[in-house]
Amino acid sequence: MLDGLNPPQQEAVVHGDGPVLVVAGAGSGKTRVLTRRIAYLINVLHRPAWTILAVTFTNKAAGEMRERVLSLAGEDAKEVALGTFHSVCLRILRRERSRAGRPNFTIYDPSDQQNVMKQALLTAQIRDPRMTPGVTLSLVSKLKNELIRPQAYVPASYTDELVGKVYPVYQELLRKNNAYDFDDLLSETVELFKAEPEVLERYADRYSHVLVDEYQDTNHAQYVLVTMLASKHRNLFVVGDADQAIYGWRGADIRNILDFERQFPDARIITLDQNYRSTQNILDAAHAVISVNTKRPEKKLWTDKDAGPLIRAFEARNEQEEAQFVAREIRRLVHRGTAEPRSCAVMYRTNAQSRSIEDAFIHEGVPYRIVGSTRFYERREVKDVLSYLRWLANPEDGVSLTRIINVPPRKIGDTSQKALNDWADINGIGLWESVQRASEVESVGPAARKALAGAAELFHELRSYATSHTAPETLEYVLGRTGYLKWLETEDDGRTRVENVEELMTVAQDFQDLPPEESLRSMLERVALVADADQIDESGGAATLMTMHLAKGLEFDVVFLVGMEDNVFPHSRSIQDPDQLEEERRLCYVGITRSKRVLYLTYAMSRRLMGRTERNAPSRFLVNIPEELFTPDSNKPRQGSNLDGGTGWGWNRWSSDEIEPARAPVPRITESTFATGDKVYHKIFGVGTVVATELSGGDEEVSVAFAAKGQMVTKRLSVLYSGLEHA
DNA sequence: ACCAGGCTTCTTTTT
DNA sequence: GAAGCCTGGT
Repeated sequence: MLDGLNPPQQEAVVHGDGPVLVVAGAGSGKTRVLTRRIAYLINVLHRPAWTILAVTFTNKAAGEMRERVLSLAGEDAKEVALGTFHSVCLRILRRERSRAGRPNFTIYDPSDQQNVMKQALLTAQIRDPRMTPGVTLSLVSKLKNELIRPQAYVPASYTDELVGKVYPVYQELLRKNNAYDFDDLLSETVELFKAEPEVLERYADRYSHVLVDEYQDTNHAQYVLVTMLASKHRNLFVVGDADQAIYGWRGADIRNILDFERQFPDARIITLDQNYRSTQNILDAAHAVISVNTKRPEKKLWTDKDAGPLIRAFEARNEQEEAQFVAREIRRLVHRGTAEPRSCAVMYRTNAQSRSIEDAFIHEGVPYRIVGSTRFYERREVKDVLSYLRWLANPEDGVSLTRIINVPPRKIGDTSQKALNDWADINGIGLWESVQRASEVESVGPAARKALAGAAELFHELRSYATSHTAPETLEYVLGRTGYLKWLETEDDGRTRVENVEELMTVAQDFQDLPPEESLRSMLERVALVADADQIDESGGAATLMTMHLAKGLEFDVVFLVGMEDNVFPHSRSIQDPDQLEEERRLCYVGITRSKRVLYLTYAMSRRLMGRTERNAPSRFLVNIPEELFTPDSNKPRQGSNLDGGTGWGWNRWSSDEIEPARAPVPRITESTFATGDKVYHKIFGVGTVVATELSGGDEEVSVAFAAKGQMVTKRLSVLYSGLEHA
């Protein structure tokens, strides 16, 4: 039962009743402890699986945990309530609202929230340029995470006062649309428990054990929620690492983990400090960075692994050279048999940095995949179609209705829409009702009235179809009956857009076996709660490109941390505030500890940022790592050299022709192997057409037109490196 | 009603 | 350097 676990891990797994905090450093086997503990609760302590609740932050983590628990504890474990905070709350809200006969509501994503907030700012007559919808939303979000309700909010500054004015308006708009935003899923669940203690009682009674992963990233609402759910049996088992708290900007409160002992005086604290992932050199580097932080309980990871290879720092002239270095280095490692592309990861601070990396990987023919940034569910056509479905599930959802009322174009212009909205407000009715009664609205012209009557009829028809059909059937019907698909084909990038819609159909098909009244709702729930991190997929032969935030919880043989420059990482917006700087430092710690063995830290002397070319000093984090951990050929800036903003950082720069020139014996190309008009195949871009080709320096540069990312894109590819083939 | 073109504003990080 | 917003023309 306890085989393969070290003593503190065993202690955590077999702990009896009462609160437990497992302080689990990076790579110390926390998922292992969590899954083994769940199996132990089921198999040894004979707790029924359905009385166990385990909460994670991503669906992917939940899925993996489910899989591992199933293999440890068998079929019974299916009954374990296991999910993200948001999905657990959604389940509770849906169930409780069904009891009250109002099962349907929409979950608004950030772009929907943006629309609602714009309207709220207008209604509240706030025209302060500081209060952009985005800024206001994040302030409101903070309040919700703190469980501060609009009426209980006490403004303490001018900005606060403005927030105090919009917050209730925003909230009222959500209510009118019968919608929740992400934060509401948490805060409304807590609110429900407060308002109806007997409901809480049911859940608290049911869950004999509550386990929480990544506890350092919980916010106040999550803390209260978890405490409530565990209030009856007091078996709260949380796992986390304060050094990996990187979501403070999203409302996570690191004090939840730091103060756990104080909040639960009888808590057992178990520390896992043996690292099973990384070499000693990596751990030393990570420790050198993190130990600068003041607000942390001192702890140090250890390993019985060897020192491992030294860390390589690389200074590039600009971001292109940096990216090229990374791509070539991976190619070199692969060529030498040291690593496979799939065991390599490139991590950056901001998504914008992926671009130059991507370009270089394409040029050098290194297979890659980017996680995040390209969000399927944020594409226009996907949002359009989802808006139809969301509106069908919830006719009060005016945001979705607004989105589709004139898509495809039905000659219902902005003026008419505004008139309908105003009329709805004046009469205290919803947008859908005012659409149906458009003929009563004086300010809507005759042509628009006719168009609206047509739309209303169409939408009625969709509605009656949807009530008796499943999600895929409804989707199909909507696409045909509205003419959306046909219209989409005529739009720019029609082909790829249609493909995206078809992709959505594949998602819908997962729900075809559910009864009609559940099918669509379930699909929309799934769609609402997918996150970038869920898309990470270790299979396949490609290197992974992602932000350091998304990398938390993952591990790779080879890790490149790129953009190691002050103002890039740490980010310029965090550099002044000590607390935010500490969070950046933790992020760096997370990045470093993703590596099992090989670590590269790269920085560029100059880099284009937001259109301008900037020169930044090497990152202070880089400077914190002791010299002796770097390879002799590293471009390592001298200790402390960049902290006072002085000139001359004293790095021992290589001249650019000393950059690793990929010495693998490569055949030279002396005559053209491709001709204009050839159909070619590229493993990333697929099939394309050659538009030009040119020989240069023993290589052939082929320009190929691909249909990529929704448009025809011409890429210059190296025949030598890109693996381009005749199709 | 719709389009094109020029303007601004961004960019952290995301369930 | 892109996407979104506004403006003014058709």
